[in-house]
Amino acid sequence: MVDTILEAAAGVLAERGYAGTSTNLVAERAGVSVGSVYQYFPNKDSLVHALHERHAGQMFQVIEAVLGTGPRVTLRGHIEAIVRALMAAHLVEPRLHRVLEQELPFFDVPKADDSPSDKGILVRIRQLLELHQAEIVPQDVQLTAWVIQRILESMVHAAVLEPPPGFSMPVIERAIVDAVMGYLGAR
Amino acid sequence: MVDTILEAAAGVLAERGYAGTSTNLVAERAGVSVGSVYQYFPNKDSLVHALHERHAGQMFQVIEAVLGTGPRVTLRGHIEAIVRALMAAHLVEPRLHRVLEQELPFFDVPKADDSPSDKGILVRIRQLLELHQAEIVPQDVQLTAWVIQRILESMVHAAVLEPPPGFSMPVIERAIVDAVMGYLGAR
Amino acid sequence: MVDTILEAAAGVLAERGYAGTSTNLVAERAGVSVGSVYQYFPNKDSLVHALHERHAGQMFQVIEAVLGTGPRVTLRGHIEAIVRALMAAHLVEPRLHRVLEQELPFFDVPKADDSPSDKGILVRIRQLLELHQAEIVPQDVQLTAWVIQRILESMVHAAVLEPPPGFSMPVIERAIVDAVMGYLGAR
Amino acid sequence: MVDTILEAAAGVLAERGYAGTSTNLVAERAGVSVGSVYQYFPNKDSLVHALHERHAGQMFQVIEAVLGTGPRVTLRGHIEAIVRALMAAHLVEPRLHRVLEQELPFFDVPKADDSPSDKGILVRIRQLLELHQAEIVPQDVQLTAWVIQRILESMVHAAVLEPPPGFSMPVIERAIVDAVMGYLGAR
DNA sequence: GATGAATGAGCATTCATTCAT
DNA sequence: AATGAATGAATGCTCATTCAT
Repeated sequence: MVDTILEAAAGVLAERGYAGTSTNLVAERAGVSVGSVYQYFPNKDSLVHALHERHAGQMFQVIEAVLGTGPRVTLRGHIEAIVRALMAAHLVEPRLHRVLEQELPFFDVPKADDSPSDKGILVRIRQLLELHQAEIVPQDVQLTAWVIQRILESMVHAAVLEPPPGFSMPVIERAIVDAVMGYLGAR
Repeated sequence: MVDTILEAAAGVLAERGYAGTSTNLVAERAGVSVGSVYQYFPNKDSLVHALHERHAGQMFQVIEAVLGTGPRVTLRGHIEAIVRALMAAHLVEPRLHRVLEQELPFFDVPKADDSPSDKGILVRIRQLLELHQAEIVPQDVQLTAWVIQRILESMVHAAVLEPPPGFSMPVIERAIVDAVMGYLGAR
Repeated sequence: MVDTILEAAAGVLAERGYAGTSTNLVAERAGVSVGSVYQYFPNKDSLVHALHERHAGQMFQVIEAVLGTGPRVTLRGHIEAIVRALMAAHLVEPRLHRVLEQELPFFDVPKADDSPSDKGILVRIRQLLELHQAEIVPQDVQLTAWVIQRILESMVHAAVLEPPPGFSMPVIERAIVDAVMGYLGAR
Repeated sequence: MVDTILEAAAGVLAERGYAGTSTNLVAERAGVSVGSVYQYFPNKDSLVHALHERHAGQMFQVIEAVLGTGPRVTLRGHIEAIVRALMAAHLVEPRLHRVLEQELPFFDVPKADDSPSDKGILVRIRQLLELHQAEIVPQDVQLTAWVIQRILESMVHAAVLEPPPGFSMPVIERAIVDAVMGYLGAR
């Protein structure tokens, strides 16, 4: 039931935007009654929030998966894989992601568990940077990770939602990787 | 009159966010009647769009002014000046900018195409790149300008609205310049 | 417009009680739109409150009129006139009064003006008692007025809404007067 | 079970008023499911009516107890005992009584006819009056009992819920007794 | 009997927009 | 042009009630 509602909400949100999404519409789309929506979500915003959490979790797992692939030795290889994975994930339902991510950045930590694997994307990037600290120019890992996070987020979104006309995705992808690597001074 | 209304709208928008802004409230704040608002703006969204346009225009002028300063020889010098000017411009009314840049696209279903001012900025950046083409690595000026515009926009906004804790503005500013220059391979 | 709405509200309230009264219904009954109701009354309760004020004002005027009649010399004569007037006023729209008065007592002071004539019913009763202090047994005018207020209010309501079976109004009226006079020890 | 539910309903009603009381809340407070509430009470109103009935029953028993005490010879002694007992009973849970006696009829469109307990009280008062018929002035016992019941009810409620400022309970109690005795002409 | 998830009619309230003055 | 009272569709949300388990 929760899933049915979330799926319906995702659809309505993608099609009509936040303002155009009403709880009654979501319920109708889900084939349940409004009351059932409110049984599981205290208000409209919590619905969107849940969708958001779900997406943030997915993005986190995408990055986890990429970084866990093991012997992908070079830094550039890692960055390439991350960018490719993020792009792929965002191309699935771009409309929904636009709505979702323009409210809150997708880098939000999904949960604050104690499990060491749940520290969020920012931590993962920092770990990656520390692993390759010898190869990169900026010395403050904290600040550098913040910058990279911004670059990745804004460019992946822009690439999916309003790509510069006349360039193929692989070319754009490469430009994003270049931007990150250029900043790291590790071209 | 148009200006009075826009000013009022800017105030209300900054104070109460998009959802909290009503045409009646704007009219009251402007000291005119709702009818007068509708005399000049066909609907609520056109009001907000006008504000957005105004902001984009201001940013364009800021860049124009910087690039027109003449004998600022180095590329890094230009970039530094642009970043500094953008930061300064955004620090003036951060609350309004937050609404304009974070909330507006969220509530505004049909994604407004790039405004003329945005296009203008893109052109200016391209011109700057062409002027210094010898010093930079990426060869496609069009794509490079697009990337740089993304980086500038997202990082300036992030710096103003949610700066990484523990870093001073000059440090952050420098990081943004480094990111751009790094991408250009012209560190 | 305000009056149209109040009239409609009075009708709906009398027919369906407080819980059964909806702002939309009132608007429909008044032949205006809900929006217009909210133009003049900030919320549902304020509607009921306004009706209440109106009624309290009417009751106050009824009493004013009676006591101002001048040379009605005896205390009993005054009390009789008051009871008769209150009964008459309540027999007009008993259903509405029931709803109105079971929420707040009808003795509420209508307004707290500076005008000496606007001190409320309680004050009027006290004045009457002071005028005839020689004839009555209870000595504390304040407390006595409070008791009489209670007796009048509860018995007039009861007489109109659930009269004891088998007794005519004049008989009941007389019983109320007897109760008041008996308490005053001035039978 | 029925009692658990009624107890929970009394608590919720006292704390949150009629409008703030929902069957789900009562069920939760009682530690049972809504379904179980509906097993014993066909609807929300029947719950509140049951509570009302219970209260009326308690008042009846209070009066029974007082009048059954036997050799309390004088009429005034009986009235005093009744008033004192009623006051004591109402001081126990004034908030619940306020809801039951002020809010309930306001929300409850069809005026419930006098409950059997109310009738019982009326009968008891009549018996008392008949016992002392020689001492009292009003001759119609039926009407006189009705008047006294009104006076007792309204004044005890008023004394508990909105006592006149500056008077102690014993003084107020005495005033109530005086009112009843005065009406009976047996001061 | 007991449960509680599901229902959905209904409600108070908002606000962009219109149009007679 | 300017006004602002009037509009009414639409929204988020509640809660008494049902019924399959």
